[in-house]
Amino acid sequence: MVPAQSEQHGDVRRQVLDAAIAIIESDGAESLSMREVARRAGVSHQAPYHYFGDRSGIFAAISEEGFSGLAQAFRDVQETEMPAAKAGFIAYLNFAREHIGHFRVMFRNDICGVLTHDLTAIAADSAFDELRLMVERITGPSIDPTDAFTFAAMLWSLSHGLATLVIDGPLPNKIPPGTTLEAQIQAVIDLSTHMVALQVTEMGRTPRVR
Amino acid sequence: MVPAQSEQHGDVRRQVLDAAIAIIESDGAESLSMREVARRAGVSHQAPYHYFGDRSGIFAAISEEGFSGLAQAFRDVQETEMPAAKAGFIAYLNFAREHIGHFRVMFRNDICGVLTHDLTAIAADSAFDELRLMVERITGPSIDPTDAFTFAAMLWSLSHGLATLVIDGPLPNKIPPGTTLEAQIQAVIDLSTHMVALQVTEMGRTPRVR
DNA sequence: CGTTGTCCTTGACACTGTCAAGTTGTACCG
DNA sequence: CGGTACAACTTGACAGTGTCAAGGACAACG
Repeated sequence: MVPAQSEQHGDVRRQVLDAAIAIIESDGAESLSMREVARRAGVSHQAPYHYFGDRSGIFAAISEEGFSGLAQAFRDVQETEMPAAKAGFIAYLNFAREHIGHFRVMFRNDICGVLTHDLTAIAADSAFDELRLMVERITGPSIDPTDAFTFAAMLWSLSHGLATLVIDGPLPNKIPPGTTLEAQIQAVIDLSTHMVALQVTEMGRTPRVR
Repeated sequence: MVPAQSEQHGDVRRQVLDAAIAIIESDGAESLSMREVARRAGVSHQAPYHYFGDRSGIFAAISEEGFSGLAQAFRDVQETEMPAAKAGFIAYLNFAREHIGHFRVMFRNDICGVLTHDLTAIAADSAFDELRLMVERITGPSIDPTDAFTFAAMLWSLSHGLATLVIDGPLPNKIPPGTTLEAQIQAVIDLSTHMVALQVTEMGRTPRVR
């Protein structure tokens, strides 16, 4: 081991990664250039290749970090007073807004390849496992596994759609007069939480969905 | 007018656009190159610029076409036997899957700029108007406009999230054994439709949400 | 001392988006 | 009929890009 160097070592990798995330945050993944990243990190134009292999490698690393962070965010809201569904929606949206750079990349199979980068796939799996646990907290643990998956996919779609439309989509432009984006986001989350609650209540009455 | 030439005229623009859509469909928006588009359309590398100004212009044109198509898709399912919500979910998902090239671009403010390209913004508005009409069909026309917006945003998030996760996201990789992607998609749509129905029923009992 | 490995650098290449300027053909005006 | 204006391109050039190839510095290890 090289204790004195290892800080330096991690430093370059970190700086490259942070520079990349900053660029994606401000200009989108599209306009990320390896050379600009290197320039901002103060290294030669090939240094990033040493750590990430190629352009998709840097996206994969950001994606991996993103999924780990999302999994952690899910874990962090476990012990809230709120209904579990609501806490989940809020956690998802907050994560997306606070880590736009990560969020813009993590779900883009086309550029980062969950299929091709193993570490990214593992991180994605762990985030999904946390989501599954959240579903159990919402519906109770006795739910049929296939139904649980359906439920998780529904929650995921709802959260993900909202976050995507808010961050990069046209939703903010469509806010009607007399209300604000934040108020509307809250309203959508409340409505969604309420719908989930109605569904769970009904599932309690008639044990199996459909 | 130039009837004989006008076909030729539209031809180049169309071919350029179609080549671009094909590339986005197979390789993602990231790897669309103006020169490759030109090559496939059999014209010089500057011809696309004549029609679209710059790279973002071609994305904007695809986006515009996409939103028009989506609005039309909403209109087309108006007279179905299905519940309006279900018809909407299916229409959205089908549109996304059948027009992946368009779909990958339309919601990416970062690369096509709904904010900067007027025709795209108009097309996006018309699609959103159709969604609003759909909400009225689901909840009844007496709904408060702000609540209607909230409801529309919720439906949009759900549809959009599902479509995004299915097309470019990690959802297909997470399908549990013993079931298929298609079956799960159907299950998510059914669950969502059912939740919406529960919500509408409750809104009928107590006229105002919250 | 020589080898091996990590962590980088410099150099080169084909390719990219885009600006500038030129060419061709058709449309319309006098 | 001549001229001019304009659309629909083309050819050429330039800086910037991703990535391959080769090498250098420097610690670790035998």
